[in-house]
Amino acid sequence: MEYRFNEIEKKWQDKWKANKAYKVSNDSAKPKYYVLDMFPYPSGAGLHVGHPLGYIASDIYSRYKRLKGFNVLHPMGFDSFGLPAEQYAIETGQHPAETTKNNIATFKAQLDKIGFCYDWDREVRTSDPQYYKWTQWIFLEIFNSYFDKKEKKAKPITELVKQFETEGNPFTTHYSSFTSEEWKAFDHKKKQEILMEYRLAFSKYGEVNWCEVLGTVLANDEVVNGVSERGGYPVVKKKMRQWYLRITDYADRLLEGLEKVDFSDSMKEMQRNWIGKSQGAEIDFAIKGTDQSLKVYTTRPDTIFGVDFMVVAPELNLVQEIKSTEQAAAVDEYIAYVKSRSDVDRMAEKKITGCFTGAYAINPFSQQEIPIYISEYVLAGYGTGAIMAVPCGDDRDFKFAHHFNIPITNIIGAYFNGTEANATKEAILENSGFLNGMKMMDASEVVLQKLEEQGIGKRKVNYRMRDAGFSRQRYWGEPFPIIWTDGVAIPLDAAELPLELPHVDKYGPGPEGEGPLANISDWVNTPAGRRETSTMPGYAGSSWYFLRYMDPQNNETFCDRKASNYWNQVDLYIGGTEHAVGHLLYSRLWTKVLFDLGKIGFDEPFRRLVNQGMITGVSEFIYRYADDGNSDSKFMGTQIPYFDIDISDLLSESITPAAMMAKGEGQFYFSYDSIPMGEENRFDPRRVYITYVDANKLDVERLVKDDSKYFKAFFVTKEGFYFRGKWYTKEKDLSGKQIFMTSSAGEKMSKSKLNAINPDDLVIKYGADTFRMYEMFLGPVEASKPWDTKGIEGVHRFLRKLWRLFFDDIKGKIWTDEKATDAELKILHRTIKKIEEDTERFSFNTAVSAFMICVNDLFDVKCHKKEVLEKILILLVPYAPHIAEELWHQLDNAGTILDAAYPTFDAALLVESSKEYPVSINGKVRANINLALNLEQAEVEKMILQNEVVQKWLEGKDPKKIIYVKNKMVNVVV
RNA sequence: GCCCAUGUGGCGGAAUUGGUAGACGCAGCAGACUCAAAAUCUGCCAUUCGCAAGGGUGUGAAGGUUCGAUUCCUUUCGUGGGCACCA
Repeated sequence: MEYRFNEIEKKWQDKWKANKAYKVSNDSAKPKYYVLDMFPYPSGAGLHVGHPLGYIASDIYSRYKRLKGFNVLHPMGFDSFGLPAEQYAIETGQHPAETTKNNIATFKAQLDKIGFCYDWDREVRTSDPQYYKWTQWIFLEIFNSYFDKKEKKAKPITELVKQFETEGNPFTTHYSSFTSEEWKAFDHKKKQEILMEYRLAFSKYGEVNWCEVLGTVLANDEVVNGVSERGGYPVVKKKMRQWYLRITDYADRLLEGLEKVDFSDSMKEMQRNWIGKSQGAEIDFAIKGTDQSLKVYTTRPDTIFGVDFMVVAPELNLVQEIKSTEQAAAVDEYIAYVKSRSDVDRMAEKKITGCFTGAYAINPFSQQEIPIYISEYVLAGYGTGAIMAVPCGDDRDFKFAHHFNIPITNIIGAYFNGTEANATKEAILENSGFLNGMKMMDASEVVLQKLEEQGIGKRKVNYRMRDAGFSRQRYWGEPFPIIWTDGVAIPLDAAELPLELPHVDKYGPGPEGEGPLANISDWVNTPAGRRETSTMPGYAGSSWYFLRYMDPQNNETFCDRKASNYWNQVDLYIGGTEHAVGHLLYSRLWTKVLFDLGKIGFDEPFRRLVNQGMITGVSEFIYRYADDGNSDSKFMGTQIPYFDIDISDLLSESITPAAMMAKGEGQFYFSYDSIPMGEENRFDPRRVYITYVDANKLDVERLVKDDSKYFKAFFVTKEGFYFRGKWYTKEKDLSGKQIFMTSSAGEKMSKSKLNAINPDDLVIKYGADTFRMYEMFLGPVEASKPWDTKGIEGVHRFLRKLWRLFFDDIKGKIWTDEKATDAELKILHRTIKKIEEDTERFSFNTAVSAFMICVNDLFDVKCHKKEVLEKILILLVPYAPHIAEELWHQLDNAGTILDAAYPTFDAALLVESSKEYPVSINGKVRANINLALNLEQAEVEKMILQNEVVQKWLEGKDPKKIIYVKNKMVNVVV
């Protein structure tokens, strides 16, 4: 009986589906365990082998936990709102709802073939109105909340209104203070304007990242190096009314929360960097000749005597007030220059620019006059938008001082060499008035106290993180449940949700940068006012999806409190690092808000996060001869470029290279090994679909047959060339077939790079079980590694070998009911121990290897006993569920193996009485000696010294010392 | 520039707490079975000296701690990722 994996896998997948084997109940006596994958965006490209890596890991762990007696929630869904579907709609006219539906169907079919244990009844799709109803609902909850700075938590905005009515404004942080009487006297619009300053989801005019090509604004983390993350289009700053989430209020809680979760250090570090907390001081410098002052932010108050100039962001209004008449023209000119520069320009060339304002600040301690400059290197949006420049300690300040010939005060003595700034905190201060002789680290505190005493400065914590932009001028996203009336945002009533996306025929932008929804006038204009035409960004739906899985069909609430109390936090979350500062931060924020408002009982969504590494692909390149056809035309005759063949008598005149190139038709592709040295830059590397390449050998015939764009191409090898179905050699022989070489390079796997490997093909060829195990066998889940399809044979051989423990091709059934020997039990229990340990610590690659060792060992002892084999099968369920279930039934077992009792490891079976000790002389292993494990030092020494090899190395001398580590080794020091 | 990872055979990787470096697999080589192929099985497989026995070297590099270092420390180089005029 053969291992017919295709039949077996189909059979069990159907049975499991029919029996609802993966149905998960919210009501169970078992302990719960929640395993979550980052749900995919269903792109049109389908899955490649890189995607399922994390899904397989989580599936293994889920199935393992289930065997161990847990009620395991392991759901899957789709993050189905987003830009690509809309871009595709613009290009093809297909409605995003349609393409999304089709793409999801493809994804589900691909996933199901790999045999995941998802409860599809819990599937969520963020673009489903029954889902985004609750996204909108949560948005309204956030909109109707404010952050109480004293209690550091979100509260309903109604409580703030109550406070305003009774006490007036208790804070001055967001808005100027007022009394309760004043509040009551404000009209509705004024009140709403004030409340908008406090809402956790709020709207304001702000500078946003505007991407003209995409026709939308982008969040900070969606902009990379001044261009859009998706598509790489230029991004400029633009003032627009936008929605934001007040994530900055949660900066501290988001930082503190990191202490409570099990994320990798690098992941935590990325989030900390993004939040960018810094401790420092705000200091007021009087401005000479005015009653104004200049407020700067610094993290180094200890350097205050080293301040040689001030720099203010050009955008600040203060600049206009303080500029001197002589400098006014220069200042305005500079500001105009700064405005003309985009972010991309700024990043591309970081040159030192700036302009003196003509104004001076006064150092409060030394009374020295300090010139005030403006420069684009100071950002308006961070701190106070102004800095005190200390050129001896800050690199940028030093370069600026150097460029403008500003004299530098050295306060750090020998630490400053005059040619480079030194940001040390160790130096003993000089030229620093009352700080002289003090260590910099200690001086900060002294300065801070003095500043506070004199009322000219205070301690201040700053964050690099900005409030998160929450609106997009797009169609394919959640509509905001907001109607604008007389400039006031009126939320829809919860009963009116979901506010469904209206159908549109065109996806072009609306007037004045608005989204496509602005074009549908009968949707936009309602009796109550004008609807908000932006939609929510991609991260809205994904910020809370893990809650919906707990209670996916509930029409009464986003997630029943009983369900969220039962399932609680996600115990294990698996996904890529690319969401470090986007999705993960936003879902942590939403969870905290929902917790503060009492909607759920925990304030961190993910207890443990594992980042799967990226599987890189291997791209194959062929080289196109890139002649511009102009001056250097020595190759334009009847010869192939760089090649000594006159082909005029091989091919007819009408298809000579010259004729073809003149018509812009013929292309020359060169085999990698035939590219002339030193001429590489005349060749244009082109990716070629990897299925045409085997070990750098290109199957030219198939490529040309399949892809018409190569039909008129010449493929030049060292010996000759291929053209229109025939090989030609230098000797004008038409028979010889030649080798066309590609070159290869590893890079990210993707369909567009033509290096994607489709899991479907592998599942058909080797089966899902082989595929799952091989993905794990590649290496540690968290490491990035290259894909190499060849290795899959090894894993497949292992499964076939396992099968042959049960069945022989000729004899058929060979498993028996005989009692297992001690040696066999030893193999079994060693494996139980190893698999359990490895699975627990996510070391799936070594677990696969342990299975191989086990099967090899069982083969060596010819063990075909059910007693041993059925236990192995249970261990194998998480990794290769189909073959495990099939063989389980072949062993005449009843019921499904998915819920079998996990074997327990019996340590007694592995106890040894003696061990082969490696004996080393001076740390180098020279011999192996079998010793009883219960020996003491003295006995061991005696036995070691009798050993021939040891005696030889001792050369008659006495050993200095003998180190004996029980159960490890013996080391003789000579 | 700053921060975080990481570096082991031809390749993917193993060595969990400082204790026999290279498990397991791929590729390769030699052989068995076969008319042949596939499948399967056996052996070899870091490097170097040696017929062999046996020895030298070896975990990016250089030092250090230790009886003993892939593992800990210092310096340095390479690769990958994150942040980046954030004062």
